[in-house]
Amino acid sequence: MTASDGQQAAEEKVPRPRAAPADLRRRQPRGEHTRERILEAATTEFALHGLEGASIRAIARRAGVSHTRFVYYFDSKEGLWQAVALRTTSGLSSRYAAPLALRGKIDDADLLKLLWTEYIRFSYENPQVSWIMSHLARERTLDSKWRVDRDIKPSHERAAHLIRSAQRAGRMIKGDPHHIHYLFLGAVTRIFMLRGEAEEFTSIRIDDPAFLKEHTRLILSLFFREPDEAAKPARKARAPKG
Amino acid sequence: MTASDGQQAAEEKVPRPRAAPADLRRRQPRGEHTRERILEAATTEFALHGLEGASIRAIARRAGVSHTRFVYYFDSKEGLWQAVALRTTSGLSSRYAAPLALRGKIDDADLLKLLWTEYIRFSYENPQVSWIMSHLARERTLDSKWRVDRDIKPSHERAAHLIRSAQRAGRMIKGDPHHIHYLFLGAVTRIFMLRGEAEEFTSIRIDDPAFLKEHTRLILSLFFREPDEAAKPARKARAPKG
DNA sequence: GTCTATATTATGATAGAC
DNA sequence: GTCTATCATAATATAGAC
Repeated sequence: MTASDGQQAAEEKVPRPRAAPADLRRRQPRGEHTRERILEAATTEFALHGLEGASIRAIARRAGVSHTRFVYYFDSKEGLWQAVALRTTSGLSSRYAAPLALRGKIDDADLLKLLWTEYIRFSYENPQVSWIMSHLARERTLDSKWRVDRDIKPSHERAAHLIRSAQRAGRMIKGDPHHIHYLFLGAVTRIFMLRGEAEEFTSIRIDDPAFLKEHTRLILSLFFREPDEAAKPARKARAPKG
Repeated sequence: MTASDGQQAAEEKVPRPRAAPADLRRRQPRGEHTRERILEAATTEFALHGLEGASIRAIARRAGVSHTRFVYYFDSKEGLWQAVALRTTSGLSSRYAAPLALRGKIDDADLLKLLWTEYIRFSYENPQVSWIMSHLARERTLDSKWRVDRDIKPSHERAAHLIRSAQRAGRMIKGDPHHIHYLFLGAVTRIFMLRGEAEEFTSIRIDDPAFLKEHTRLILSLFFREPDEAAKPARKARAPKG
């Protein structure tokens, strides 16, 4: 998570190993600040090097604290990793809340467009997220299967369902919905994940706010095939229904 | 590289640290075999855990040799990584040779289609490649800039050039060519990189040979907009099947 | 060409002072 | 809540026997 974005609504409730009494915690807000700093630094390091590649010492150095400090807030490196993963996925989930509230009130295809637009924006604002998610997909094979599975799998199912709806409405390319979803995820995230290379090799400047707009347009145009686009004679005729 | 594929034409000429005399080497082909085994194991481990996450002990274990053996063939872990990266990229390059020989003889758009088809097949047959390439794009910031830059950057330029040609011919979606190329790379590779998750969460079976065909079809249909497709009246009005 | 020590450093985690 | 030792282990890498 960069400091530049404002998603913090659905913050995590990671099991605090040795939770201080509530009244004590209120008197010492500095702790929460440190905890947040560690979480921030850990997100960056984990994104860069994965669970195994990142070291808690490097995280501590980045956070500006002693390398033993994290034990107080997180049980272990594994606990820290889970907290980072949870913060990341719930950050995304909170972005989905507003569009999802419209479920049933608007077309499934339109809902999907909103959700995907949010996903693209989130990936744009949180460059580490794509890497975290990728590492997660591989390094999830640890002690438990925990909450991420409960988060990620349903989101895949929901996307597949909406894609199927959009296909039935003739507004989405044909193909297996899950398959299409992975194409989408890859198309969105690759350029963020390889940002350094992309900016070194090309004239693309991701910081440019115009980039997000164009990226969104391109992505949506890849997958959505709006009927009026194909035959746009007078801006009506969203016809080919028959 | 899996053992199942047959690309070995353009093998690497990695600086052999303590190269044995040629005649000696001829008498001891077992060495080359060991070297290949280490390279194979290293590719897998690096793909799984990245440069920093992978350990030479795990690589040696996988290759079935002593963990000090690699020093003989590669200077260090870094040297091994470079050899793996080089083998990977040159494996891909060798796939491009045949299509590139047709340059000038066929349309640029058709050439691009051939190259992209090769890329998809290569990613399919060499599941680790996508990860290696990704790690490479970030972890390249080490001692040198070496050959990968000389390999990857030109390939980006070539792709951009061909994309531009295809756009002029009206056969490719509009947008910045480099940008489109990254969308392509992501769309192709994501499902291979997250293969475990994909097969756990969905009914997609990547091993199924039909998958490669469908993946190729889907990807190409995303980016190429063939004129005859849009206006294909005789062909049964492939209506949006209500 | 391949192995068994072994040196050296880095890592995750703990104990305990303040 | 935060720090300074400190421990046990695992890492990369080297030396040298065969």
